[in-house]
Amino acid sequence: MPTIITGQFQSTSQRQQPAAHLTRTMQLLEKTCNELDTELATEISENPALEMAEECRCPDCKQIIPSYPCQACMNRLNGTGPIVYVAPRANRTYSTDEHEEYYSTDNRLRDPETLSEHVLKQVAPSISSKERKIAEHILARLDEHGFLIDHPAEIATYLRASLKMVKAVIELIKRADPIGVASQDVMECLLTQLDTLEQDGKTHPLAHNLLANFWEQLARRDFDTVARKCNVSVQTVKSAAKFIKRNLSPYPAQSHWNNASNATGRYFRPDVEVIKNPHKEDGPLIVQVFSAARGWLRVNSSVRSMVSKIEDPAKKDEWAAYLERAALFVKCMRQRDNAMKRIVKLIVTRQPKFILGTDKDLIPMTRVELADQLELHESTISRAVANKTIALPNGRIIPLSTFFDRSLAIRAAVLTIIEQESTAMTDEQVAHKLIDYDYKVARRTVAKYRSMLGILPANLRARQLPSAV
DNA sequence: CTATGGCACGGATT
DNA sequence: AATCCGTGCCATAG
Repeated sequence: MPTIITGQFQSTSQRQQPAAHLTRTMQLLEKTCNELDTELATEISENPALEMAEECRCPDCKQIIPSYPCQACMNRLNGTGPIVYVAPRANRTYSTDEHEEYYSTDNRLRDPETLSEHVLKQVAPSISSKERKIAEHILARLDEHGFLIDHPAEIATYLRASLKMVKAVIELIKRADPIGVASQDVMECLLTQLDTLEQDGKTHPLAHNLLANFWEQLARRDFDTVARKCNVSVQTVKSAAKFIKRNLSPYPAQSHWNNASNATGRYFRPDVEVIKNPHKEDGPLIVQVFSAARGWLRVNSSVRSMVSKIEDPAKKDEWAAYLERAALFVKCMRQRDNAMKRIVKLIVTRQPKFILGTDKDLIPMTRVELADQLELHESTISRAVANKTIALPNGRIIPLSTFFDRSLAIRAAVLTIIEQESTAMTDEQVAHKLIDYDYKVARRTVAKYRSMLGILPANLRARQLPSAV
C-alpha cells in the first residue's frame, strides 16, 4: 500500500481520478468535525477491517508521539508562518487557562443544541403529545431573532388544532428559557420578560407603563415628553429606562447565544482552533484542525494477514471487500484532513491581523483566490468552509465563512464612525467619511450596514445608540 | 425638501 | 444554476 498522506487532488483533467475516492473525500470534506464523529463511528461499527488505534501518531510524519502536536514536526515548521496541525478532538494539549474554559464551563461549547431543541426540552415534560406536535411546529417556524413567523391562527389551521390550544402552547414557550421566544414582535417579547420579572418580585413601578405606551419616545430617548405625560420626574423615567435596558433583551435568540447570524444552531464546538503561542508571546500562531474522534485511524493489520490465509473463496472475497473499503476510508479521511489543513493554513497566514485583532482588520478575500493558490477547485474550498467554525484566541467562535465576508471590515468602520460621532451623522455623511478609510460605498449601502449593526437612523439617534429596534 | 427604507436589478460569487 | 450583495430608483415620513 503506497502512502497517500501527501496526496493532493488536482482539478486538471490530465489524469482521470477514480471517481469513488474523489467524491468520498468531498463528502467528508463537507462535514464538520462533529458530523465526522458519527460518520466515523458507524463506519467502524460496520467494517471490522477498520480500526482506531489508541496510540498517538502525528498525522504528518506518522511517528508515534507522546501527545499532540508532534514536537518534531512543530520544530520543522517553526518560523515559517503559523503552525497548523490536524488533531483528534479528544486529545488536547496546550491547555492554557483561557483555552481550558472552552471545554469545561463555558456553555457556548456544550454539545450542539439548537435553540428549538433547547426550548423543547423544557416544555416537553409538561405537555401532551398533541401539544408537543404544536410546540415542535412553532419552534420550527422561528426567525433568526427568535420571533414567530406565522400567525397563531395559521398554525392552528395547518395543524388542525384549536386556536385556543395553539395560543396556550405559545404562552408556555414564551415562559421557557430565552424568555419571550416565539413572541410575535419586540414589544410582546419585552412585555413577557417584564411579566416574568414581576413574578420574581423584581420590577420597576414605571416599566410596564413605559413599555406599553411610550416605546416610541423611549427609543428616541425623549424622556422629557414621557415624564410630562406620566406626571413624574425625568429622573424617574430615566431610571425606569435604565432598568428596562439592563434587564430586558429585545431579541430572545440573542440572549441565548450572541451570534445572531445562525438560527440553525450547531455553532458550539469548533472545527478549527487558533491559539496564541504559549511559549513565545509573539511566536507563530498555533492552529488545530480537529478531525475524527481519538486515536489513529488505520486498516486492522491482523485482519489483513488473516485474510490471506482464508481458503473459502467466497469468504475471502467478502473480507477483501472489507479491507478495500477500509483502505479507501482511511485514505479519504486523510485527504480530507490534509485539504482542511492546507486551506486553514493559508487562511491563517493571510489574516493574522484579523485573528488577533478586530473585525476591521479583515482583509477581503474570495474562495477563488485561495483555490488558485492551493491548486484546488473552488468548490473544494466551499465545501471545506461550509458550516465550519473556528475558535479565535480571544475566545470568540465564528463561522469559517466570515473570512470571506466582503463587508465585515466596512461594517466595523461604520460602527466606529458612528460611535465617535459628536452629532448624529446621516448615512450620506457616514458614506463620505468612509472615504477617509479607503472605502467607497453608496449611501444606500451604508443604510444597509447600519441596520445590520442594529443602529438606529440618524434622526432617532440624538445622542447615543440604544441597541433597541 | 431631506433622509430613509423597500423593491428589484445586474453583476459577482459560490 | 443558484445565491448573495451593492446599488439605483421611488415612495413615504418628518
